Amino acid sequence: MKIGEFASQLGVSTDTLRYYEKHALLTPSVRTQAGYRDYSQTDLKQMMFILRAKNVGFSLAEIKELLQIKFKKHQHSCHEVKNLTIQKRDLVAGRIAELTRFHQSLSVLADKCCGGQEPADNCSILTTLEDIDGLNQ
Amino acid sequence: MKIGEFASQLGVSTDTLRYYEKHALLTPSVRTQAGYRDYSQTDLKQMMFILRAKNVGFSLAEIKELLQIKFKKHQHSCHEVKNLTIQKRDLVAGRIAELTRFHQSLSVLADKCCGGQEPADNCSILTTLEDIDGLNQ
DNA sequence: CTTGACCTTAGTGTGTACTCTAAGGTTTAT
DNA sequence: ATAAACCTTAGAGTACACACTAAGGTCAAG
Repeated sequence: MKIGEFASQLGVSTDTLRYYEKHALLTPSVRTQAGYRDYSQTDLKQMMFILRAKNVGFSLAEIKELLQIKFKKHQHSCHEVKNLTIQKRDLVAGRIAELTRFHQSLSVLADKCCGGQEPADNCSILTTLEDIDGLNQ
Repeated sequence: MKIGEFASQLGVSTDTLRYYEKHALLTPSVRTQAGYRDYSQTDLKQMMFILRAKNVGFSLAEIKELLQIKFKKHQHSCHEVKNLTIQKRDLVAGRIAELTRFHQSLSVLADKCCGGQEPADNCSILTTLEDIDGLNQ
């Protein structure tokens, strides 16, 4: 399968596929005589692995690690894989916590403000950001 | 106040201050004869506004908008300010939702895996990512 | 045999928020 | 007078995941 067909089957761009190849995530097994990339069913499976891993939040660097484990499963333990997963989950949890604080603060600000058409001279959002911190602590 | 002292009072780097100046977030009112930046109390207040806005999740671009409103409050309405705040809050909410899906999927994966020292040949995390999607839909 | 749709590479641009470097000028203390 | 500690600028580098461009080669249809 040439890169264009492969890309459209997977719903990604050809740029993305070349990018993944450059970053050693997916290198098609074969090239045609003309130098065209020729993707196989195995490549399709690997690309689907990559896309699923992306869907659960892994970065490309992390997916690369997962692939290296997948290629030599017997040289790696379940422990290692679970660790990667849990580390990522905790990192995501941290980011959620941060964003939740943002969301809370923004809600407080928004609720304070009337939102009317009058000039912003006394806007509570601006004055809260100007004055001593009433948002944190 | 020279940039070094100003920076350490605020807990930011001098690089950050020069970066903010370049991006029109804070331009110190005065330069000394030697060309050194000379920060005033007004600059301090503005920088604290910026840091508070950052603390509630606004990006530098959004803070720049807020500052422009703040400088000419009577030319802008509460509505405008509240809109910015609510837009940001909704954007944050969307990102939280996405990360929450990631967290959920990662938890499911982690819970499936024994995490033991045995080789990863049958690791449920890897097989789940390989096989037809059991995570979404 | 030519047109159009595909493919190739290498390299640059995007957005975010800085951080670091090089090469040099200024100030302060000793 | 000189060393240390500060300051200046312009520009490059970082991370992430691509998107886009230029300049050219290949292939199938009409």
